[in-house]
Amino acid sequence: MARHRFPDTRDRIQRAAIELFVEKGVDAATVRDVARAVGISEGALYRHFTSKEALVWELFERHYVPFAGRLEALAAAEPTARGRLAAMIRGFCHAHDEDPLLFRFLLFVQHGQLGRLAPGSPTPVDAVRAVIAQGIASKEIPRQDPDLATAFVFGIVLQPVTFAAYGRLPSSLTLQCDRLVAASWAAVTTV
Amino acid sequence: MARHRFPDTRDRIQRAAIELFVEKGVDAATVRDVARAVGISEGALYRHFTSKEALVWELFERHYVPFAGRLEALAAAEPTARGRLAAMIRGFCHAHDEDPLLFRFLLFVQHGQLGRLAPGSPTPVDAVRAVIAQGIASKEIPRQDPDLATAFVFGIVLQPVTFAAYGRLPSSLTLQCDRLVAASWAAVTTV
Amino acid sequence: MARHRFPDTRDRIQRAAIELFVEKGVDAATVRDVARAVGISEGALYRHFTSKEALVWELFERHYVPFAGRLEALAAAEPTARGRLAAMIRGFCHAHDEDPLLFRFLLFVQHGQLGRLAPGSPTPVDAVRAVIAQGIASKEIPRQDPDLATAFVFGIVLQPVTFAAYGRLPSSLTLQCDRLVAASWAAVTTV
Amino acid sequence: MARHRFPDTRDRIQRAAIELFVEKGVDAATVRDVARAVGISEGALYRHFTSKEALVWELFERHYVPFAGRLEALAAAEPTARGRLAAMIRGFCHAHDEDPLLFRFLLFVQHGQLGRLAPGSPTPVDAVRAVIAQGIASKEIPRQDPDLATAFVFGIVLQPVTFAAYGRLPSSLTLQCDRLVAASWAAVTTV
DNA sequence: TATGAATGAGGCTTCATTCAT
DNA sequence: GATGAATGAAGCCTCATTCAT
Repeated sequence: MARHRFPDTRDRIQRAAIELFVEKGVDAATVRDVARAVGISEGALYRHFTSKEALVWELFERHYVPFAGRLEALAAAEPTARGRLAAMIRGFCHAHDEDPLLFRFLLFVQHGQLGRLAPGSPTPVDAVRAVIAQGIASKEIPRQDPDLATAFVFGIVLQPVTFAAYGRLPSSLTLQCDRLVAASWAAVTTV
Repeated sequence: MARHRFPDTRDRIQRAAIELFVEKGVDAATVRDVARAVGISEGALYRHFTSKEALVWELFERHYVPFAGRLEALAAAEPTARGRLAAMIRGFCHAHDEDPLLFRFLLFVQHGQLGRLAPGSPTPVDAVRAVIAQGIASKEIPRQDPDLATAFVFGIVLQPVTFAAYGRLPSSLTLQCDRLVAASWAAVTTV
Repeated sequence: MARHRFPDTRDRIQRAAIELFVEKGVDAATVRDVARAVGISEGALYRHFTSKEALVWELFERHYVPFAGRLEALAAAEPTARGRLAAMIRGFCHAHDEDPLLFRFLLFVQHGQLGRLAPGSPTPVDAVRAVIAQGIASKEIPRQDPDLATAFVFGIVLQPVTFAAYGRLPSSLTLQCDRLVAASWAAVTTV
Repeated sequence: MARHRFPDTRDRIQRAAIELFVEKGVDAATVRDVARAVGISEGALYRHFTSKEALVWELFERHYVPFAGRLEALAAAEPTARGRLAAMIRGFCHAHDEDPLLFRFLLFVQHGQLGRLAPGSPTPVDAVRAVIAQGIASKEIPRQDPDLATAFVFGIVLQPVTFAAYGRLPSSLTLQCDRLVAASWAAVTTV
């Protein structure tokens, strides 16, 4: 077997890992599964990642905080609370459609990783919550518990992803983005 | 979800299993963990359940379909689509508050079990979806993809549970039930 | 204390471990080696010891400090420094001949374990050193570095064990005990 | 034991290996450790040594027999048994102080290597034993088992090295050389 | 019956060694 | 010569499950 044909082994490991972690769960996906999917030996994997845990963590850390940053940037460009929320939801939709497996890994599979983020690291939840809290302060959104409102937005955006994973909905979020925005805004402003 | 006053070993196993499955995940919780939590030997556990998988399955099967039935019954007693939806959401909230761990086990941890239900078994998703489809048919709810609308309701109800699990929200759903109803209705009727 | 059905498995593991650790070294002796020598599976070993390291440690800890205590007791019964030293050396010889493998495990193989003893735990080295220091104080032994003198005694007692292990000397220390005493005393009093 | 040349890679590998073998043991020190300590790749190491075992062996073989020869030469220059023994012990002390790590590697870490020496190769043990046997023959030393006497000398010389490694004694043997000679002679002549 | 020792498969990881570049 | 990714065997350990007592 040719050995140096793929100089991007590290990336291929990460890609295979994402797929397997999403498909079977982090615990159930074994290092052997990943290695086999990549076409290398188990041992070879450890030249690229010091442990399975480190692989999970790097996968998470490498994408999660930047994603939060992207959401914040999208929001920052908008003048109104509704515009900001819409921009963020659009950000979610694009991120999902661009790489649904990665999206699901980051938003659903990452259980244990959240606690390992550096304290104060921005998260997508924080990003949305900040926009909502700001909207409440500016009276664009009625007074309410901003955490609950944030939960509504997340639920409205993420539950369709779950349904899509089960085949109950088509897998494009972007196509339904306007609807997600409208529903979120309605949920958040109806009190 | 009701329990006997003097739970026998079998029930105590199930209770301990729910707690551990929710806390650590089904894969990470070991048979030994469960046995220890119950205070029996590992071997003794196998007189009550033929396998760990069977334990998971029975836990799921014993509660999931009945819960769907209860939701349907709650809905059936209401004359309007909005009333039916509200009744179901109230059903969710009560189920959650009565036994949050069981609720989370059924709704979040049950990964592989869904596919094992007898085809045609009613599920909570089906129950909600039926009410929404009916509401669309009766024009109480605007025309739209009923699956997407169902996703909204589930997202609005379940995401606060997740937030509660992370300490972002108080753990009572019942207290916020009206708000969940209002948000759901708004999301579903705003198109 | 629970009654074990095979109360000797634990002991048989320890015995086999001592033999293998002495024969091949702790690193080179594998858990599989030990399990095979006992006639059980590798996994079974872990019901009795939580790890290989714990097995090594328990083996060491269970015998090392008590051995030091025994030496101290032997010394305490003697009125003169020479008598005390002789009694201790006799203690070494008996301990060796009673269980040469255990003796070699404790005195030669225990590398990493010494540092794990509770601070202040008496060791055979301390026991001998105390007797020598006392003898110096009472002028029964000439003034000198007590650590160096202790090294002499240990060298004179332990090196024959090493030679015996290589077949250069017969394996009974007891038979040569008087000679070891005489040589030690000569080494310690000649300055 | 010192090489007074600019060390080439091969020498640097050997030096690093000695340090690591003594510090962690031959088994626990990995090829990777050695390569990293030298600042070369693992693969490069195999240009200089065909295997880890060969590295250990060469390290041992290159120094052990010559050291024995040096001891013999030192002894040969002396007219009396006591002088010969003293010269050899001085030889030990100098060798130790010149390169304590190498000394410890040769005398303590070489476990399996002894058996691989060509049959009849002179060893330090043989050298000392020969002097003692000769001394017994010439009646300078009382009749006794020459192997046991050899063990005494080795014990008296080597045990302080072990104590030094544990910090119980200062690391210079030379400073205590006279004392080692006196103690050895006393041990060997007291019967 | 209940216990807990034992099993055997399999998980994660390390490591000496090889080989394409 | 050097590099470092890759290999494959082994090492330690866990776990669902079985079984003798």
